[in-house]
Amino acid sequence: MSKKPEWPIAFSDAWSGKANCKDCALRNSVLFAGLKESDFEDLHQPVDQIILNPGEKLYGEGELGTHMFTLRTGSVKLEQYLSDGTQRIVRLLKPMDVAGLETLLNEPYKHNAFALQKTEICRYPTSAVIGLSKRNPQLHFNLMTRWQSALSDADTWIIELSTGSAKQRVARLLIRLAKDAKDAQCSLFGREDMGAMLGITTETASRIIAEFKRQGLMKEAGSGQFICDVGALEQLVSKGRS
Amino acid sequence: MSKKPEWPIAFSDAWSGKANCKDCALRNSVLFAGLKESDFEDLHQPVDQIILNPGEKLYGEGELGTHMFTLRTGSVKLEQYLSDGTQRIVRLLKPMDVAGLETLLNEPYKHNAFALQKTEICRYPTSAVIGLSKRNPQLHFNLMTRWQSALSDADTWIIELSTGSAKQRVARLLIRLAKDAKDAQCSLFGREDMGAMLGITTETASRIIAEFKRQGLMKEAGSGQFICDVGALEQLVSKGRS
DNA sequence: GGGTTCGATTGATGTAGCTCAATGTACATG
DNA sequence: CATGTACATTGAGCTACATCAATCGAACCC
Repeated sequence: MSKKPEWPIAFSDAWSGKANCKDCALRNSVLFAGLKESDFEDLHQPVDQIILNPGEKLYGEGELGTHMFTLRTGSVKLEQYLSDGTQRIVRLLKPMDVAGLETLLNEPYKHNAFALQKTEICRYPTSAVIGLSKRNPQLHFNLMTRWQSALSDADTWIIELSTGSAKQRVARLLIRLAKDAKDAQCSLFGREDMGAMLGITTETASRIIAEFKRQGLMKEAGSGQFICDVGALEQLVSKGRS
Repeated sequence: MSKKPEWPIAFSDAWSGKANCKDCALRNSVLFAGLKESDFEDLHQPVDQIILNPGEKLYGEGELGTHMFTLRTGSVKLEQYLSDGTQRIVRLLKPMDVAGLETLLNEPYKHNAFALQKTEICRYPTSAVIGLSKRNPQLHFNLMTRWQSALSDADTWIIELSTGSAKQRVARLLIRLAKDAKDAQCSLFGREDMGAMLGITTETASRIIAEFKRQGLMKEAGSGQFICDVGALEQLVSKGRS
């Protein structure tokens, strides 16, 4: 995937003094790609690293936030509530994704953000990004790219995870997860979260997953990991119209 | 809604030579808000006005576009296809909304865009916007605002129009339409489009609309216009949990 | 060990919404 | 006027999914 074998200049070891920052996701992140080391002088001072355990909250809907986030590992769900109390997960953040773009506009966070797994996150002040962007047209472009990417994810969520039969939706979710991971190996969510992602009940989610397992479309691979038969799942998805 | 009683300096009559441009939606548009008349010298030369009739295409998914659009009147649907041929409408553009932001990133259009009604649209080259933005930080901010707004619309689409029973979804769609229009008077779509928006079949959409009419939740107001009882509809929506 | 808790699974039943199909209605065309 | 076309409406039957509820399993604690 990585077309560039090496990065010209990136975060130095000075970066917040942590050794693992050499491998920090930010380094490859679209958000800060193409910036020079000197550009970071404003930024790398106030960067924190956060580690969230499954179920812990990153931020809440309506909070006036002053920080943006980039995921290094793990995953985070963004959920929104409806006036009648029902909720729905509207997006899933994976490593490299950015959260909190809305703070650039001085708007409160639009979602409740919770970690689904053990998740490492870099946190940096929005003001620093704004400052950086004043002198770096490149960062403007990168920001727009992130926004477009979020928008594209949202569209995908609508057509893939909110359309068709429950079985198709579950299959599309598994395909999506398997394709992100290597070896088609992915870790699953609780059935409740799965239901909230797909707009179905937890029972239906459970039944379908159980059925997939029986049919051999997915196999347990220890410690909550699963290996999915992407080919068979794709066939199942398209079987909606046949 | 409009806090500003008058606009300091805006598009002059010179604007593309068309009289009605004095009332052009662009003038109030968030995209170009706060820019000075002189800022437009790059822009107002190449602006076109397009008028689309219902069903006519604005642009197609995958096309490499060089233009962006702002709706002045009418409405436009953005639809996307799934690999198995099923399609879904993922957003609805109303006056003031901007389409084609993706061209700023040199990406092809992400949707098929069709007019749903008679629709007036201003079209301007993406290159002009990029040029303008080089000298106007304000425009950067405005662009981000438009992106955030699209994202927010997408989220709303997921939770309001892709969640809950078919009846709730139709009701939420009507509420949304009625709230945008004055007097809660709005024009309806074909049942097929309605189904594609809500992820339900045309028959179900038809049955529910017919039922709403019988129950007096909406009344015909001539020439395809309807008046909706927003209060009753909202009650119906929240009755999901009672 | 026995008990508790939390989530996954499974069962039984009702129903909402899909499917297939017919009919009705408005508008254009000869 | 008759005819065609496109779309809305309505019906009948069937399936998928929600709902309510029980059971099961693993992790944890005393």
